Amino acid sequence: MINPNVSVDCVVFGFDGQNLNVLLIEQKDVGQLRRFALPGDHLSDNEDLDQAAARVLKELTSLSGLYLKQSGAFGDPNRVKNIKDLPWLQSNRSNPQARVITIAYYALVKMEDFNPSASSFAERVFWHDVNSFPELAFDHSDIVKAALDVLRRELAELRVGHELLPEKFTLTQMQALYEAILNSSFDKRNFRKKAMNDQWVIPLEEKQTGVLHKPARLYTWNKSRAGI
Amino acid sequence: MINPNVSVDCVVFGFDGQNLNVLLIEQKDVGQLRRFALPGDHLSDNEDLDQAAARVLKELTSLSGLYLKQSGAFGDPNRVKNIKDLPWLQSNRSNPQARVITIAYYALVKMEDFNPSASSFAERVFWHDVNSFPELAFDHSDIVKAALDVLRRELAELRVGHELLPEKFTLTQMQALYEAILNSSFDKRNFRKKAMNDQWVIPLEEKQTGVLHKPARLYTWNKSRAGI
DNA sequence: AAAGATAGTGTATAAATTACACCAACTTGT
DNA sequence: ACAAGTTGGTGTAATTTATACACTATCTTT
Repeated sequence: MINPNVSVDCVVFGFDGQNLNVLLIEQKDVGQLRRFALPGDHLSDNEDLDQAAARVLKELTSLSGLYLKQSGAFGDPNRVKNIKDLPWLQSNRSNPQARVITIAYYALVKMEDFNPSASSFAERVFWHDVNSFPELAFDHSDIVKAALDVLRRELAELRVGHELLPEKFTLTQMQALYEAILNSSFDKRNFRKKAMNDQWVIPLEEKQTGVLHKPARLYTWNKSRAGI
Repeated sequence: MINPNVSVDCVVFGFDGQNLNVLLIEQKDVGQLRRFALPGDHLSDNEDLDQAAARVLKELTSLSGLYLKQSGAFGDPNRVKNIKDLPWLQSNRSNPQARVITIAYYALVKMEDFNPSASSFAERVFWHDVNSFPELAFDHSDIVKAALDVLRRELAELRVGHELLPEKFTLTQMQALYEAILNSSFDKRNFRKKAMNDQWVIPLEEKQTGVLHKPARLYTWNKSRAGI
């Protein structure tokens, strides 16, 4: 069963080495209006908020395996009352008048690693530069701006990113991840020194296979460290 | 009308110049069980989340005029299913089985400026040391811990705390504030060195008056620092 | 003028961060 | 088997930042 009052929306940030983008959907045509929006939908019973965010994102964009983090709750009584959103609500909601409180989630990914494809009520899924995104349905523009704020603050504290690597990874992969997220570059020796010194990771007795060069040692996150 | 699925809960931190406390209510007796809880209640229609938090806090504790900030949403499907909370739910909710997603808020106040008094379903309101609070109803202990985390992170970035000191203050007062919130203690010389080096504060050509000892120099927050 | 109370200051040591360049180990192609 | 290509992996010196620690100064009250 679907909860009529609570939804989740996902702000997926993608970094392509140059610009920060946000993943948007174009809603399926209802009448003349096609609106852009964040991937989001109502909460189901017996489903945690985090689970709902992951499910909804997958249903609409086929993306999965992202590290989704809560970035805020939005509950303006009029947030789904814009006349421009009415046709879509009428076609897609059993009670188009229902008040909806949404819990926003965000994630950060390397764009090259993910290949979104539209389904459900999404006609199309696309990346758009986060500094100039178009008018969005509901209050989704506010949600993106708020998520961007949160993201920037969390990045400065290195609190995100762990879920973007496989269970076993090389320090080069890890460094690439940190460089992509923080949009800067680090000295290889110093980065490794710090990762080991601060015990962010645990070295394994295992090496990469199937690469065309010297195989790197594999590491795993040290789960006993705070924030992981 | 009351929304059966969404509530707000308020974590009010109080500073008395010495210790950090959290404001709790004791629920009105229903059968044998009296539980402690955060002030919180369901959202009403036509009411924003922020408004709801302010209203609910006022209804239960009579406090108003606080700066309440969102600290997270909690939506575990079983968060109101603890058997210990059933009697209270049965007496106070039209549908005690309903799933409830709660939006948590927190605020920081000077205890001397506010005088809570219980009403509605709160039997009693009281401050409790935040480092040793008792078992709370629902998942309220988690909510307090999460709010404390947020608070501490915000303090480290100088985004909160200014409201707890007068316009002009001594470095000793400032240090007491940091020690209370972070639950630790700092070396006086090192603390001052850092506050000045990092330009958190600006020294004034003014001194304390009316103290029984050497008057301290007064300082003020450096408003040009981020977050202030 | 003495006692009581808090303000205010400096220095030495340890820890963390930064800058920087070369050899090692694997694969593939000849 | 060996050369070429590719990424992995390592140490040290200089600088900056954090920590530990104890005494004198200035005010009030009696």
